[in-house]
Amino acid sequence: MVRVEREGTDRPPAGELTFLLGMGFQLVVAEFDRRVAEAGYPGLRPLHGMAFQALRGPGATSSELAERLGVTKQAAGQLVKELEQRGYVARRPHPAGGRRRLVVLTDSAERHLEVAGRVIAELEAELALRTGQADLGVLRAELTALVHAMSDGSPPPLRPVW
Amino acid sequence: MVRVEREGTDRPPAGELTFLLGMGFQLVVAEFDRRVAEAGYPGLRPLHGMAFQALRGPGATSSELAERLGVTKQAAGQLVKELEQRGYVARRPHPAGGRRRLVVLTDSAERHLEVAGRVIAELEAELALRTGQADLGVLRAELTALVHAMSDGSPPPLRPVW
DNA sequence: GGGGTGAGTAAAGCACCTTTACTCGCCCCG
DNA sequence: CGGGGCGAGTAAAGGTGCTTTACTCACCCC
Repeated sequence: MVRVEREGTDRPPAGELTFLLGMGFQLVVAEFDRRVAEAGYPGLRPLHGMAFQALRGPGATSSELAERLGVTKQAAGQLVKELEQRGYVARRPHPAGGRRRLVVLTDSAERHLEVAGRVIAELEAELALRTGQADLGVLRAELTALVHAMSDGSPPPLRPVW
Repeated sequence: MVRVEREGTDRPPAGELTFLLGMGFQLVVAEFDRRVAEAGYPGLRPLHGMAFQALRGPGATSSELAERLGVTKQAAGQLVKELEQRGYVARRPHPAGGRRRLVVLTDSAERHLEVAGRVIAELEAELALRTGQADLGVLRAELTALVHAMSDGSPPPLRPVW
C-alpha cells in the first residue's frame, strides 16, 4: 500500500482507490446495519440479510445456501439453525427427497427484507443529496465496470473482507 | 437489502451500491493480497500492510497503533509481537520515557511497503485499462465524495467489515 | 513519598469459521 | 434385488483473531 502525494488540504492518504473502496463500503455497511438494528432488528448482522436474499422465493437447501454465501455447508447449517430458532426461517421436506431439507423464509424474514430494502434506499438517497449527485448513477456505473473487469463472468459471493 | 430490477443480461442484483462497493473492495483486496504474497510475502495479510502504513516515519507506540487501526491495545500489542518475531518491526526505548516503547519499521518492512505500493499501482493501472478509463479519476472523485459525505471530518480506520 | 495516570502485559472468553469424520437416504448398476 | 457409492446433513474439535477483565509498573506531581 502506498501513500500518495498530498493535494491541498487533504489530510489522510485519500487518493488510493483501494482505501476509498474499503472506507466507503465500511461506512455504508455500518450505517445500514445501525439503522436496521434501530428499526427493530438488533442482532441481525449483514450476513443474515445476505442469507435472506439467498433464500428468497423458492428457498434452498443448506448446501445451496453455503455455496451462495461462500462458506462451508457446516457454517451454513449452523446459520440456518440459529435463524430457525429465531423464527426467520422454517425447514420443510424437500420435494426432491433424499436427505434434503428445504429452507424457506418466514413472514418475519420477508418483513425484514422489506425494512432493509427501505433503509438502504433511504440511505442511498441521502448520500445522493449530500454528494450533490442527482442520483449515484455515475458511481454505480463506474463500480459496475470495475467489478465486471475484475470478475468477468459471475460476481463473487459477498464475504467478510480480510 | 433489495434486489433491483433486471436490465438486459444482468444476472445478479448488480445495481445496489452497497453490493457494488463490497464486491469491488473484496475483489481488489483479494487480488492485491494474492500478488503481494506471490512477490515474496506470503502470510502477510492486508492488516499487516495497514500496520506498516501506520508505523511509517517516526514509528509509534503500541497504543497509538491500536488507535490508528481501530483495535484494542492488546490486539495491537499481539500484532507487534508477531511482526517483531518475523523481523518487520523493532522496539526501541521511547524518547518520552515512561513505560512507552517505540515501535519502528525495519528495512524489511520498508521493502515490503515499496513492493506493495508497486503492486497496487500496477493493479490500478490494469483496471484503468480494462474499464476503458484513462485513469480511474472519476471513480476516485466519486468515492472521495461519498466517504467525505459519510464521515465528515476524519476518515475511519479501515477495519475488517462485518 | 504516595496516589494518580496511562502504557503495556497476561489470561480468559468469545464469535465465527474450518477441518475432520461420521450418518443416512436414495440412485443405479450389476 | 442387493450392495456400492454419491451427496446432504450433522457432530465435534480446532483455530484464528479479536475483546473483556484484570493486573503490573514507570513516571508525574502535589
